[in-house]
Amino acid sequence: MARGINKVILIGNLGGDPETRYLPNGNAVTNLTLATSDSWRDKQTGQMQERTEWHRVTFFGKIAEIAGQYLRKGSKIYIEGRLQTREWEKDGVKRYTTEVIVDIGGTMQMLDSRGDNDGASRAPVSRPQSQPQQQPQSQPQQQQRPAPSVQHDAQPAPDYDSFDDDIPF
Amino acid sequence: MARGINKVILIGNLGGDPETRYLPNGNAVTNLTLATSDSWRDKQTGQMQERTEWHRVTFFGKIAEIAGQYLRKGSKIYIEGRLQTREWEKDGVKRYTTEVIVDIGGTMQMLDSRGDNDGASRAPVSRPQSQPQQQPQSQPQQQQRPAPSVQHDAQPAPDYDSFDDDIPF
Amino acid sequence: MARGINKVILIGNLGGDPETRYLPNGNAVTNLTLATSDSWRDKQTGQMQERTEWHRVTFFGKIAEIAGQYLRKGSKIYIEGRLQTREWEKDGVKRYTTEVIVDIGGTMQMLDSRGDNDGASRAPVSRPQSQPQQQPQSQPQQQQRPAPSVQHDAQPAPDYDSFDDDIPF
Amino acid sequence: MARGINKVILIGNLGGDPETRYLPNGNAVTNLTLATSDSWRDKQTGQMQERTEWHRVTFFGKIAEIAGQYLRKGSKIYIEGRLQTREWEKDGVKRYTTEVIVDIGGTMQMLDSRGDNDGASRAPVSRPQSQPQQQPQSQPQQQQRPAPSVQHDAQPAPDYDSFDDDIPF
DNA sequence: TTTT
DNA sequence: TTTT
Repeated sequence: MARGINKVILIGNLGGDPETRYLPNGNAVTNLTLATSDSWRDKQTGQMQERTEWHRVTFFGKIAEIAGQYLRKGSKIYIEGRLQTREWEKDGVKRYTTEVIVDIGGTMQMLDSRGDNDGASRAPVSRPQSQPQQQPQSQPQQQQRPAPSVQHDAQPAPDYDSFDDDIPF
Repeated sequence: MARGINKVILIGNLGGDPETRYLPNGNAVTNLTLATSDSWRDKQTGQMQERTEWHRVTFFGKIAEIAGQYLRKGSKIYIEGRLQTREWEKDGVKRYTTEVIVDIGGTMQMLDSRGDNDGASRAPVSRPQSQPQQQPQSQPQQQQRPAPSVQHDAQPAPDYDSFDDDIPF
Repeated sequence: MARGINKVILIGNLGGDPETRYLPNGNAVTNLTLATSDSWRDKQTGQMQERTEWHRVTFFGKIAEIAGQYLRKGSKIYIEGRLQTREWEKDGVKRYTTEVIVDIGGTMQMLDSRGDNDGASRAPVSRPQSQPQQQPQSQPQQQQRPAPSVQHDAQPAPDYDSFDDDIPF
Repeated sequence: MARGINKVILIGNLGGDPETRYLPNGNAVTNLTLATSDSWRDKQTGQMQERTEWHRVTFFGKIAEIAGQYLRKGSKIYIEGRLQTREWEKDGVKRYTTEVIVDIGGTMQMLDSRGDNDGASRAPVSRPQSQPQQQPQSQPQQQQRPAPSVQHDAQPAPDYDSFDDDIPF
């Protein structure tokens, strides 16, 4: 249940490869930065101006695994998520970081045509404990075809804090 | 022109009265904080949980004047804006603040029924320079009825019918 | 999985009481019409113009039950759904009706303050078969407090056609 | 001014080339159909199901010209518009057609990578009256580079920094 | 700091 | 009628 609406819709390109980690409970968390840019003609100088906005995006759960596996630096994606501001401390000073959370209830969709970004998905990051650590990197990829879209749902707040012993991004 | 989409949609309540200031060029800027909250039943304990998210919202231009004049602490509003992160420095340390910008291209709409929040709009903050500072507070308000909605862009209804002598599609 | 995005966001008022029916499988379907209106000043005449748009909204599943129970004529709601066009036939002529579908993956939120619309939820429409038809109207309502918001999720296409032996709306 | 919100967001592919016409007042109108599709696994049969939804989209004004010139059958686009239902009559029978209107206040953005769809924009449809009819089709195209994005509203970056001599919030 |  |  929600009192209010908190919705973010972005289309942009990844500033770098996504980074996937796993929570103690086995759930995946994927971080990436997304660029959206505006350009306009300056009224005074007549020059074209451009401003790029960088967004910190965090995926949770199944969608985090897919994001980590199929997205690469430069990938263009559509996401639908919600704003969340975390408080953290450094040198005794409180700081705040605002992220776009994409979990159950959010959406991600790849917008690159036919397997761009060299067409290859990456080997999934092995989960701690639940998978043997000598897992071969060269294992055959079971997913040959791109999985460009994920829509999942719901509410349960992901157990994020317990994971966040270091500062993401 | 935009490369990418950067859109935020919020429905929430103001945490305090909005604050309006004026730029040197006479344009208004209004700041406020907006609360959106989620509640859900914890799977483990069965207890209801609630989390409130606070959003910093900045209005520019005409919509900033309206926000400053008609909104109050507790007002429920719908806004549509874009994410923007500012960098600032304190004690030689860089910090970042993410805000939701509502300007031309954005939208604000009051959702309180019929002039709630004691029904009174507030006297507009006088602009520096451009208005005499002895402006009487008791001047008759020209806006008696709530102006619950502002949409910086669109409205003019296209003259579609006059064109439609045959059925498109 | 989706190829593409199909999203509708509306805030408006109900044109009449919602109508709830039950599918053979027991799932609820609630229909209502929602008005959104625009007004603008005509450039030529200087007169204010207004245009009201009426939207046909169909809820499925749990959210349909809540909509049927808590919404009334005049209720102001926020909905998030998707566009869907149905084909039907009358007198041998094909016709099309476009609706906004709100099911798993969509959202509804009541925007009336504190139990407006006389504050009373209505007795739920009895389900065919699954509940005795002499169900008393005066049964104690188990939901005393308004449930103004529902957010649910997912994909499975509702079995709509099998129900649609007459034309809704 | 709007009482209510009426917003549609679509990402899909054009089912055919767009068709542009000009109103008597010289304004462009462009029609196209856009496909969005969903697929899911049927719970009962385990088979993959797919449903394609076709949307009628109408652009007005400057954005209509750009849509007519740069889009082609198969183009993938993002649009933001509003729902509008028109009434029309055929053989004495009233019918209704629901369209997504994209005009001032709406947005269109091409999502194909770098000038796909054979990379060529089409010669603009000549306007009636306002342009000489012997206008050569073979005139050199002034737009060589794709214009993938149009946003009818927003851009001018507010002069925020010059104001920000103290830290808001 | 809001709201129900 | 699109796309993967």
